[in-house]
Amino acid sequence: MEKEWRRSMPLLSMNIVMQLTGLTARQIRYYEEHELVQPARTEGKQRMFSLDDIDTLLEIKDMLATGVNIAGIKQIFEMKNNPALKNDTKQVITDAQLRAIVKEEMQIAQRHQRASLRQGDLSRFFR
Amino acid sequence: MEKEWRRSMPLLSMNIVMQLTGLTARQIRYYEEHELVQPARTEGKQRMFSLDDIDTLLEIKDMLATGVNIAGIKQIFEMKNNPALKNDTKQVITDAQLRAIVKEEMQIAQRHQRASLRQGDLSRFFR
DNA sequence: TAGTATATGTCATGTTAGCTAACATGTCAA
DNA sequence: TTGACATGTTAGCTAACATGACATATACTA
Repeated sequence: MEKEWRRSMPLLSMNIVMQLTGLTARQIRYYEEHELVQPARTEGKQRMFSLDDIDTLLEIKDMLATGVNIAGIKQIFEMKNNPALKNDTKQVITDAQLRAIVKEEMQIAQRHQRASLRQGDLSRFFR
Repeated sequence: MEKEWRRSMPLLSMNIVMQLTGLTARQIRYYEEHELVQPARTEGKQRMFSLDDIDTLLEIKDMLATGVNIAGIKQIFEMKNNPALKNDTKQVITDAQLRAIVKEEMQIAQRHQRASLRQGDLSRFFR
């Protein structure tokens, strides 16, 4: 689509980007250093930013203001690009272990809290 | 499913959870304070953890070790629960503005870099 | 009922992330 | 060729994050 490549075209100089984002050059370089943005470069090594870069920078600014740190932002960006990476809560406890734990705990429970368990009252565990 | 409610049943005391996760009580309470875990409570206000809670705690431990801070972890957890929240890069620059910027920049480019543009050589902008 | 475990709250602390300042050097449009 | 603008680098500041440590009170267990 036409709009797409427009947004990804590196047109903007540091100068302008600073104004558009309210960030200092040093900050922007810092974010690049930590691989949160990858602006293009001219032959003379000067950064040229796309509009997508601007959006990214504003997102960074936003999340930092929220209290998320660079490492967190990086993680989040990775998740956005690869939603599969949603690292579904690795189960550190196997089902076998689980059965054992449950069994054991239930026994302890029976030994100690016979009354309340007999009543079938587990509601106290929830709120 | 049977396994499911087993994993979400609050069976484990602080004591055990500390051993299972290698976290201190202080740490676990801190994470709860910041709403990263919500263990159940007994009538007497004592925390009772489910196996799901354990997984969560281990995830937290993991991400902290990676350098992600609490705020970041919170964000990430929210994204997992509501993938729609994937906050698709809000476009701060409208298409109208975009057209204007592109137009202007292109004019400047033509004025200044007539030669290279005539050659249709934009490759220097990419790496 | 005694004794251990947990709760909550407050004060204290080290570490370090994110940033600013400053420099010398290099780029680039006119 | 010149002056404004960018570059990478170094050094240092500051605020806050994540824990530790302690005190007191309440909850469980035997």
